[in-house]
Amino acid sequence: MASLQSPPPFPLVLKLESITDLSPEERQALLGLPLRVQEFRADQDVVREGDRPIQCCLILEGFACRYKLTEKGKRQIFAFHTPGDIPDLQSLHLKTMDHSLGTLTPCKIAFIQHEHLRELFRQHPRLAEVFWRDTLIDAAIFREWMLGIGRRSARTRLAHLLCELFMRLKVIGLAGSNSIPLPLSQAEMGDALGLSTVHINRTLQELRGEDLVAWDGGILTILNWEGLMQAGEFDTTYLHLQDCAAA
Amino acid sequence: MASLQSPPPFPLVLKLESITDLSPEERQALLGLPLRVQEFRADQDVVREGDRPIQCCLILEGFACRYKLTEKGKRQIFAFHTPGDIPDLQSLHLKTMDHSLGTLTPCKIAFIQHEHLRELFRQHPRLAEVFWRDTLIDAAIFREWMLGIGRRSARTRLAHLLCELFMRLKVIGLAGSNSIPLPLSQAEMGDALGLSTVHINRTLQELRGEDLVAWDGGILTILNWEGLMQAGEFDTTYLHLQDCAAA
DNA sequence: GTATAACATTAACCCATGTTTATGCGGGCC
DNA sequence: GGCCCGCATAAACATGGGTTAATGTTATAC
Repeated sequence: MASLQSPPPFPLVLKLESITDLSPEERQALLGLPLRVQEFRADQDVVREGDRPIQCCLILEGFACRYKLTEKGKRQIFAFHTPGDIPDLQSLHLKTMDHSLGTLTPCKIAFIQHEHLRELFRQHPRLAEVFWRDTLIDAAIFREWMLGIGRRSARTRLAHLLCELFMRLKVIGLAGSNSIPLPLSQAEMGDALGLSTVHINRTLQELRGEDLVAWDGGILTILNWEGLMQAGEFDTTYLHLQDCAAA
Repeated sequence: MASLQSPPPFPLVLKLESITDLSPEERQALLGLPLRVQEFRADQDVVREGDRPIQCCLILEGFACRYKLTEKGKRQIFAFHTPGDIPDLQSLHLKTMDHSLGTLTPCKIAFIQHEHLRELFRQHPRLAEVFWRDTLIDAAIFREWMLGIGRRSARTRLAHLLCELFMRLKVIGLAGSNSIPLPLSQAEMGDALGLSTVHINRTLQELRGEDLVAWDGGILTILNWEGLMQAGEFDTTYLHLQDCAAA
């Protein structure tokens, strides 16, 4: 059944191996998880604030985001998610969703019953730690975004976001040597960075004007990685790539 | 030994019971954790960005915060922590600290070796879930702050913070019926909300002028809870009090 | 080949919040 | 009792980024 496993390098395994090592048995157990796959169009909610899910979402293809709306209808995006991510893993331990998960592009999403994950963790306690670790890295990314939104200029924030997306996509094999797919509108980048669409436009032009990046047809090309990192005050520590605490 | 356990209601137990139920055995196991207690003055770093801790910090008394500095020296506070919190629990699974933990007031802090926590989790796997859950609630609070900093006005943000602190302190027994200790300077509130000291002052006066709160001698008094919640667009869902997912 | 929709781009104007600098005020300390 | 020191308060001024609204651009649809 094609739907039980997407293209050969199963994205979940790829993703987890970017933050830890997996034993062959653990890898097998992950590949054996029962999945129900579903396709979504762009801009659809997959899980909504207030829901009480009994399953988690694994992204197989496409870009998604977690977000929440203000009473006045303003949106803040908390995180971008890519293949291999389980954006609502927290629903395993927090009954009620306090935010929503929506697609940004068309997506292929696999649903995994909570009970199957619980069983997986009983069989492989170390995998529970790996997933815990993954949610902790999520939180580290939230903090870094908070620092940006609260204390950095629009220019620095945007450069930082582009650096982060490049690193994260590279690690899961979705980046070229110096380019990545960036299928986001300027409005969506604004909602992630706490800026208006117009100001994203101004700022993006600034970065392009300095030949740090090019952006065309949904492809972002890094023209000057050193310069971009500097503009974004970017330091990868917070992504905790392979930086496991010894058990 | 007085240092093995602080005033009768051990704050860690109190805190965990605010977000889940504990069995008598679990409670016993927590009380039996070997602690090394240390006193800190105000404004001291307890753990610093870049450290690779082999122990976690449990706050017994006082207020602390997690924060990080910009290259330009601006500070963003990510979270306030109170007795019963283990602010750097993540160090159990993330080797390198990506931010710092510092005291805001004089604090009594207990250190717990990572290995003791790992042993505790082996004996009581459900406690591992409870602590995981706690770090997930932390992340939920980060998201709510992000929404505020990115998309809400200064007035709404400040009101929201005061609501949050009231709820959190109430739940661990540190609140009066309508007042809490608020031993923070306006500069510290600004660093938490992404605002300048001066603007915190203006905004706080606004809230006081509307008779929503009073603030004197480090004590915050809520004069109009309904009004304050409304001003802060405050909804407790994100604190996930006792909102466990069934196992 | 024209209509439509979704975005990107521009420009003009405005305001919430930042910055700077002084002043006030209460508490600890010699 | 006088001197700091750390904070709160205040006023004047500066600005980054928001808002609004018009105009381009591109792609798909009929």
